[in-house]
Amino acid sequence: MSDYWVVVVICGMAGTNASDMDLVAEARRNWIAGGLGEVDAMVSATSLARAHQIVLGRINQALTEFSLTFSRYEALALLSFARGGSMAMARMGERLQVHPTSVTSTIDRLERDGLVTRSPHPDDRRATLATLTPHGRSLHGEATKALEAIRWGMGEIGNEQLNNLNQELAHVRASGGDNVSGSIRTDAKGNS
Amino acid sequence: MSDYWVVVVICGMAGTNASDMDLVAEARRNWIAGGLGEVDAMVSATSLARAHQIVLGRINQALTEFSLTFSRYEALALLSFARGGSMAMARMGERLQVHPTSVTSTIDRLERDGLVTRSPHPDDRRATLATLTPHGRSLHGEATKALEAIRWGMGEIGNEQLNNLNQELAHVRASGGDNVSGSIRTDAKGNS
DNA sequence: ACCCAATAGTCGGACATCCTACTATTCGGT
DNA sequence: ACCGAATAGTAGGATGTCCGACTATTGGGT
Repeated sequence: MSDYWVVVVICGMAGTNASDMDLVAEARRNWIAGGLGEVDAMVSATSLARAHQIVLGRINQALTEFSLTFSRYEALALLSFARGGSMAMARMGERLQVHPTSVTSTIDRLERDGLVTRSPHPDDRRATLATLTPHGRSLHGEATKALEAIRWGMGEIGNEQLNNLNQELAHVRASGGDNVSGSIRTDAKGNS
Repeated sequence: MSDYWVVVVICGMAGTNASDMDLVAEARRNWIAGGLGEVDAMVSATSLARAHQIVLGRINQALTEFSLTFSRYEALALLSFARGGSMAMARMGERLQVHPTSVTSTIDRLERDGLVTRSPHPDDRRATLATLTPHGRSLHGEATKALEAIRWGMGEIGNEQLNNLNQELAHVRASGGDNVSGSIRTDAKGNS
């Protein structure tokens, strides 16, 4: 496994601009040079963070046109799939996997922009229902088209390869306790 | 459109707690039901965000013991590999791929905690050098051990599988303009 | 030599996220 | 029927990230 990387070391980084080098491979190099362990895991975490940064950056870029962020878009999307376009805030937090205070903050901004309204829950006076406004629903539709147009920030990666990526990420999610029963490929070919 | 929901309910989501279902697969289901496109890309972006959240969450958890965050840890690691343990802030921003103001913010906190010191650059009076203190260097060493102990948040995933993941993530990074020449496997077996 | 563009760092503002603490409400067990 | 535990939402505070604007310095072209 490890000899795949030797070539790069020989190539030398001296005088190379940061924007011109493989920063993740550079991290791997430094790690090995420092005699540190768990290099593959370190590279995975680094790569994951960088890939996330790239994809989220492109998504948020595409959403600025609608004065939205990915967080707020996700909330709109969730509501758009809910019956009546409304859902209790606590349930939104569960689905979006964020802290209750993050839901408060997100709904605050969506409400400020007229995309969502708060109303008391009819059956539980502790709870608050967030409901999509007509404007919120139409904006979600337009934003969705924009995200499809940029393929959700996944660049020119083909669907076949995206499925491979999803499989690998499902293992990570599974290791974190997520239920991935609906995401793991069960055919014999499973590439990992 | 709306009658598609009947199917979903029948599929067995009714009464199911959010923490018990595959949220990414659920998103895929909703997307297909809504007749939307680029489903694979959407699932990839969603999975990537979730995996990132899980891994970063574990990493930051392991670092709380040292009063560090992953951002600050990354800055310490970068400095620990630099000659003399010091580097101009602008170069740190390039390597860490963050905005210059984020470097200012990170160094502010590291300096406040006595892990780093600021000093004027000897050759360029515009620039500021961030230099690791002895305490900063030793704390970085301890934090690194802690991160290795939790395998950088990658759970029990084997190295073979981590390499597969890295390959897939390298494609994403490449699509974002990153140089991944040091990360792409060049042997015939290339799994994607 | 001088002026203007590029570069380095910081400040203020906007967001997203988490945590702790607090109030209001609901629900289960005695 | 009542009391304590659990739940829903919010307020305040810390951190990280970005952007635009601003100051200081450097460097290239005329």
